[in-house]
Amino acid sequence: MGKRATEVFVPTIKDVAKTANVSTATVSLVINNHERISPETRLKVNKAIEELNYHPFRSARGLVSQKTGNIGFILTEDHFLRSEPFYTRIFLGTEFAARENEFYILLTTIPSDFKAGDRLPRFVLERNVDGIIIAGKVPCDLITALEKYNLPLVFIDYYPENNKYSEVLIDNISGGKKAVQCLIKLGHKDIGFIAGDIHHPSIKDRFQGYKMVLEEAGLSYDLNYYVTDEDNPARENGYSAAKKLLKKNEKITAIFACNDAMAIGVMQYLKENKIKIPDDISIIGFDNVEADLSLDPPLSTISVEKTDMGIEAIRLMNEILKNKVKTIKKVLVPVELICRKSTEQPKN
Amino acid sequence: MGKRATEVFVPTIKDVAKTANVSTATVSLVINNHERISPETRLKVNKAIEELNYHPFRSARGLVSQKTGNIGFILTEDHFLRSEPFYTRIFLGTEFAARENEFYILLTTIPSDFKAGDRLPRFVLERNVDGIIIAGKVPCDLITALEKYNLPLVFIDYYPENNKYSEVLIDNISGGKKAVQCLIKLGHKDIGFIAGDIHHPSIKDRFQGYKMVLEEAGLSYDLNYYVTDEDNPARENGYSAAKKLLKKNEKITAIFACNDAMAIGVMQYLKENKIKIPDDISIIGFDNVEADLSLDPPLSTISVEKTDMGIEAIRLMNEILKNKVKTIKKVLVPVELICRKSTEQPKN
DNA sequence: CTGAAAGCGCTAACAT
DNA sequence: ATGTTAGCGCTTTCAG
Repeated sequence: MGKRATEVFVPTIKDVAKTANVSTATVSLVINNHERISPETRLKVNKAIEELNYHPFRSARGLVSQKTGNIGFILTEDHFLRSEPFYTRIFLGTEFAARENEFYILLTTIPSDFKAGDRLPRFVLERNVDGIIIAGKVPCDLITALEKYNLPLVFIDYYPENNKYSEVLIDNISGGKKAVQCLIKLGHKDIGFIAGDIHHPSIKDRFQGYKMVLEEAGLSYDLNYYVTDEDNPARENGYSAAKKLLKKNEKITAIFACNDAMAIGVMQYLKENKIKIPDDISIIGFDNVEADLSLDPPLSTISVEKTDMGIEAIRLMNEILKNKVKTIKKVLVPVELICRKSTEQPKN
Repeated sequence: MGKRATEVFVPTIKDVAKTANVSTATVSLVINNHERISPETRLKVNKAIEELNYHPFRSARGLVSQKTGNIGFILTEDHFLRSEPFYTRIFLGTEFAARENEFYILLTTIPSDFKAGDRLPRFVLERNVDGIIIAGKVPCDLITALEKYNLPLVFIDYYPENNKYSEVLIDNISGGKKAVQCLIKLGHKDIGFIAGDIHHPSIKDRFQGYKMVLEEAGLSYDLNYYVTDEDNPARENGYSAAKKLLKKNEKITAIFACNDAMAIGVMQYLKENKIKIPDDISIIGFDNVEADLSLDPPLSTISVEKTDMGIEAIRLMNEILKNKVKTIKKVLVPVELICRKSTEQPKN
């Protein structure tokens, strides 16, 4: 029977059964929308549920059905602590979509250098999630370790080599192309590219888009046009990459930075060296993170709907969980060119 | 017995008991660190646990102990969607501290205009949390509705009238004082104040700090020195508040905005009207949100450690949950003056 | 179409 | 100090 834990009456399935004059089994069937329940009983039971304001206990359900109603969300510590709200936004997207699908998201971080043998997130050990969403680049040791638990995995903005999982990815190639096309349209002929962590699939693809468009346009993009040896796509790396690039190539009139953080670093370098943006050099980034709005000049960039990525991931996870079919899907989230003030025609 | 759900062997307490040659009760006692267990058995059991890589199922534990190991985190939709990562940061703080305390955070939003009778977050209905953290201003109907479930509540950056709950608050009065003291020290005598939502306790306190310092310094702060009738502490309101303030008072050489968002709005207004910052008018904000770094000039402000607030909230919640003592505590998180380029001596 | 009953994995009296 | 046992609230065969 429901109990008066302290003050509040919390009805259980038994109370509903009694009120509706049926067995608990019947109530359960109604709750779970089973066929083979007569409309009348269904009505009767639902009325009782309503009346008592009954809601099944998660843990009781979980225990017997081996479904927790939770989805894990894994992020590396690095990404978690990043000041730009990139992954945070994605997380909020999952949160948002999860509510519609009656899930809860359990967020956790792992060490950025997770190694085989390291302790896995508690929610996998305790079997407290039905599936896991992994956002951003993670060590493959993590993935290997997770595989043992055969929980469905969905990746966002990253994917492991093997082609075994559903993924939500930015349309990076298309983004790279749009960025460079925009610069070419403005009349630029010497367009540089700057990247950190060039082995990251997303960055590689942006570079790919860059090369494709230049090739098509018959413009050069040899070694003197790009700097891709920075470790991280962070501001300070953007700064030093800009320095390297401009040291080796004076002709450059526009720079495509692989993300906004690096673009901001580039801007800083240019300002310090009295190079005017966009008069002397145009610059375009990628990601459209919030800070861009307060930059001077406002940064042109390629925009991605971060929350949409999270929503798509939940959608995929939901399909996997509901259909029990492990159909592997890749979702490409579209990108959009945002022209602000950092890109202009070349002045000389 | 543990099962081979699909491939993986998932040990249960029975498996551990068998391996260690004890009863499940004993295993349970060991897990829960009960006294009255001989060192030998403890060792034996722990060895078996290690060996089998056993972890108790959350839901099984939850069902019997009526503890879920989850803490709910409630935010209004408005706050959830705000572009500045203010509440997000607080959330990350709770997330961070929760891990240390073996909790999971379930984040959810409620309509900003939640009314009595509206559907409560699912985690309270399903009894899926042991306590709730509420961040930012929420409708009191929500609080009233939650009270029926008598779950421990902890408030962050807001509190209801009655003095019934533990709270984590910014030291707003001290922040307001520091901001104004800094301006006075620079030589300002005509210092304006701008606020939105002046009935919010935090804003009120910042205003309070402003008045206290001016009073002490023997400077005036009559009606011509402040604008507090804006609804929201947002950029556009900062803009229009600045307009109002400068219309009615031409002497002002410095403005204290109740938060950074409004300060940014003020800056925008000043720029558009060719009023130089800080030469003509100094400006200082409150919050130290990320965007400040890219502002021109960089905004002086009062900084609050957002993550610390989240951490403190979990600490309070943990105390309540572990000690079962409902000792009401208020934690004041300290603030720090950050002088950047938007504050300077008055030039005339 | 509905009910009886077993049991999910764990905890907590109560025995021993 | 440890074991026995009865449930926690729910789902799910299996009978009827």
